Amino acid sequence: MGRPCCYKKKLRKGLWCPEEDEKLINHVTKYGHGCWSSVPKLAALQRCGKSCRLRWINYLRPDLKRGTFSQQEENLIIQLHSLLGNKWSQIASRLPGRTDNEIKNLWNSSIKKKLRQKGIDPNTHKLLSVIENEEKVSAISMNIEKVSEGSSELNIIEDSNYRIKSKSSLVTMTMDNYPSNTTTSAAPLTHKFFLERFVTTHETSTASCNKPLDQLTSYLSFEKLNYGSNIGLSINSNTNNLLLNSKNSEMFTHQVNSSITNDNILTSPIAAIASNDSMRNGSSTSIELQRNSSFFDSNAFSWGTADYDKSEKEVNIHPSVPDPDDIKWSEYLHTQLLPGNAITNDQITQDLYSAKSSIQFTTQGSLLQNQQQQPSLQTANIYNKHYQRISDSFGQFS
DNA sequence: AAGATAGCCAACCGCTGTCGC
DNA sequence: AGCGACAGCGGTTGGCTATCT
Repeated sequence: MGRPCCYKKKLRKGLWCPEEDEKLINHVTKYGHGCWSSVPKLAALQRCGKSCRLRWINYLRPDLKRGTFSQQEENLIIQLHSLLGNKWSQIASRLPGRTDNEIKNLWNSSIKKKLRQKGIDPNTHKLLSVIENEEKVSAISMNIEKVSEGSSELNIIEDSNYRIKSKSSLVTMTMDNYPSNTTTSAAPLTHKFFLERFVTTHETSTASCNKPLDQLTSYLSFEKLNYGSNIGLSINSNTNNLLLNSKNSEMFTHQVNSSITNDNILTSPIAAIASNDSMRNGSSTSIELQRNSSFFDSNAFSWGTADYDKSEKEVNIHPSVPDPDDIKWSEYLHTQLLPGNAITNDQITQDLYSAKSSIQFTTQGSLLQNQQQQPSLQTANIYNKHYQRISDSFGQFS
């Protein structure tokens, strides 16, 4: 570890005085900084090179934009943080004239607080209520697992083709495409297991899924966050069934046939949600996934891994959204998010986190808006949401 | 008016990655 | 391959200021 460099030569620490600033500015503007470790000597400063570098980058650089952050900048920071996490330097690189330190300070001192006030967890960008739901679902899933372990109805047989069946035929899971590196010997017929299968199927990325349950809950919170709908997970305490709820009186409401029976194969809850765009009528949706339904028999469930094919893309919940694999993330950011490019800061002001938005989404991913909207903005908004969903699901982009 | 508290922000610290020798 | 120097990054700290009691 060693002592900090400033101790080596009785170097100054703390705030910079104007004379020091002037020396540093004069030196760097004349000669450039070159090797920072040599700057203090050349500029006659009693500071370490690291300190000089920091002072220059964060305060003295001529291209810095001083002053308070605009609302547009704050919104952009929130968007970028939801995609990149605490990658302050990467966020700063997309806000010309702003430093990572400045953005970090703003985030910790102001934005975090604002998000919490709006009921949004600043770390995950999920609604706090959704997080509570997740915890409930997780707790109940664990209980169900315990129950399942002791149930004769759910006596599991596993064959060499990863085909798992229950002896009672009440639950049948076809797992032919189950990833070979996935442990199946203890695959529980639980809600969690269902969620894993469900989410893996509906991710269009071929990336491996380490936290499928998180992905579903992330997706749901994403839906809730971005579309303003109240999609959430809950548990029917009478039946121990998992409920996917979508309830929104304002703009994004789905109604599906919720009468799931043993004879009624539901291909996918979200596909079902997405398939019915004619029902934006303010009613609520509740999809109940019954443990004894033949839900898992559907061919719509195949694993979104290496054998992922085009047919699965067709059940993409955002059919009109380009496949993220077709778009480079960095290109997207630069063409759509950078100020002065296709999407201006003003456009970005469409505040994801505001209580109301003028944009309405149909369940097929197209936009309905009260006012006319330019195609580029429509596309960008869809992209934003799509990428945010992916980012939420996979943690970060590589 | 004075002390306590909270918020903000510049700067520091420690770690990691890269590069050259 | 190993080492040291350096740059860069993110987390944390400390001091200043504003507000509250």
